[in-house]
Amino acid sequence: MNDPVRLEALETLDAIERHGSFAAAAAALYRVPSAVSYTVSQLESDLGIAVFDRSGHRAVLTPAGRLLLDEGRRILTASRKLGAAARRLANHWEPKLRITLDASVPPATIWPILADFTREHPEIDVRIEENVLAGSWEALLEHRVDLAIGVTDPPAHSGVRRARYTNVAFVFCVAPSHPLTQCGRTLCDDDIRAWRALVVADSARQFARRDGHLLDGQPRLTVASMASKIAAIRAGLGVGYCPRAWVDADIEAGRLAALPTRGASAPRESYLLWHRGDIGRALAWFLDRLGALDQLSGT
Amino acid sequence: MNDPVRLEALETLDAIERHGSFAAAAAALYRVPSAVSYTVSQLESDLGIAVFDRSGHRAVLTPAGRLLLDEGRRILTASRKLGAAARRLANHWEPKLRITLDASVPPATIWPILADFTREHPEIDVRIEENVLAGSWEALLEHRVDLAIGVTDPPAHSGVRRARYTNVAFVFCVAPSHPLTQCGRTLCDDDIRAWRALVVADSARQFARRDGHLLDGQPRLTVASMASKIAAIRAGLGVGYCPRAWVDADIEAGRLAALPTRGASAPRESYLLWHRGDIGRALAWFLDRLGALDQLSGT
DNA sequence: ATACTCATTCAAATTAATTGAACCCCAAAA
DNA sequence: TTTTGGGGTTCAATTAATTTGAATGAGTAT
Repeated sequence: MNDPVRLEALETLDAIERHGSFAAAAAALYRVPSAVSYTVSQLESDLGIAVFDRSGHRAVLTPAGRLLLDEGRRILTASRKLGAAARRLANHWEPKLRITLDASVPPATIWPILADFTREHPEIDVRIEENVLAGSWEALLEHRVDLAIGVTDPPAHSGVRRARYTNVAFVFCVAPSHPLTQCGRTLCDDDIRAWRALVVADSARQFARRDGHLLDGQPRLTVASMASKIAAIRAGLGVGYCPRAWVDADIEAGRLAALPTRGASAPRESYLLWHRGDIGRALAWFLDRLGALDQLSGT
Repeated sequence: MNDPVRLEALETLDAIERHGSFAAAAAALYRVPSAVSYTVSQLESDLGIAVFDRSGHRAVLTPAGRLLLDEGRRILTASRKLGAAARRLANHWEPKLRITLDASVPPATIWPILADFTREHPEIDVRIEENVLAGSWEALLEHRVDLAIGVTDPPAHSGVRRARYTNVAFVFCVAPSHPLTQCGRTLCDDDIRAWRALVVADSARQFARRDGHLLDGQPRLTVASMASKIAAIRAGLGVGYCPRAWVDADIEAGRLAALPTRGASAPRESYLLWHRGDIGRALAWFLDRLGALDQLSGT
């Protein structure tokens, strides 16, 4: 392909448009007017086209010149940002950080942390995705994310480091108007089996999918996210175990009823997971705020 | 902001990665190895970071260097494309052409023309949108498109040029199973009024919306496109006038029935519309293929 | 050990950018 | 009409930047 347009020429074009004349642009660039003339006519001979129409008193951009200016400004800012991003990366600040939240983590719990981070580091892109069960683990192993938050029962893997995040208690939820609320005693499996179970689909693509709390022979309604599951239970479409942190407010407000069950499991530990090896400062920042670094120093 | 990364440096980085070593890159760039060394170390001192790790035998990219290379390649191709696009624009070839099809034009009618154009000019972006009634006119006046195809009854406007495109005949269509097919005589307004009229919503945002063939007091079903209208008539949801070119195949195949009506209007002329003033070659190409240029030379 | 490739350094040569003075053009002011 | 002044260009001279070539050291196959 042909030679790329020179950035010096694009900067000169930008200065001319911004300051209104070759002379003013020269002053702004700490150059002499003839230097600006030289740069522009060099651009024109490189491209073999007219960038300015000099027929009138003042030079005015041709349509092609306008295109060069408009698109050139994008290229200029990209080039400047690239330099800055490379400098930050050399200082171990990643240009972007990808995080997955397991379904056990209500997204709102990390919003304050996220707000702090974006305030301190507005130039670092943060991407949050939500995954279910093996989906988080798979996203990490396939390097689609740099940090997984709230994974329960992660397999051991030599390339993955972990730190305790929190305990996830599951409570059995039904709609307040549901017949089970009239039962009046601790529910056994047979009580529950009669009602449709809401389950969140495992978002793993490749790996063996894992099932959550499931009772055999129970009819299912599978949804894509914990938020949908809870909404469906509230609407009376079924019943199911939900992480306490997701449903506390709904139970408090009477929009959901929590019932005691015999099969309720003990709270499960959930983990932060990230790749062993060089840890960027953005990842370290999050690990610190999420309480992981304290554990590591002690281990 | 800081200085942009130099394109010469990005080209050198690209050549080094592509050919595997400083020496090979130098050969590919028709330079001497020390010149490559010079360019790289200048980039490093500009940014104040290490782009290559020289601890081993061969220089290897640092993470920051990899970022510069990957993003830099995008910038390089953008800069090359910009130069080429400016050259084409100077030769009156627009970088992109935006066309609106009025609902009276079956999109398939211009596919062969579009195929020819994209084959001849793969580098020119073509964007097709579809509009209804005043929507096409509005899109042209607001400079959201460069060419409007198939507009019926365009208002006079000094800034807009026009050429005859085709005649649009409207035929009254119903589903083959519809009771009106049993009528056996030319339908009058009263026959039609009893059935739901399918109408395509005018896509104009600002301008006064225009109604198509409408009989007062008739129940309506308004859809967003001519394709939806015909599908709905086929499904027996209602009745309505449709451009002949849209429904010929359906009538032939027995999926639609065309009935004679007393209120049927004469074929209406439809037009090509574009802005007066400089006409790019891409626009001229389409005007030529659509038969507009012959008319202009004669006028 | 030997030969070879890779990359760097530095002074010299070459090439490119910048300056300053002279000049023309046009528009507004005198 | 004649100034006046800003805008832009040209060109030779100067300055800055890039490129070269030769010398050097470091690592790797043979």
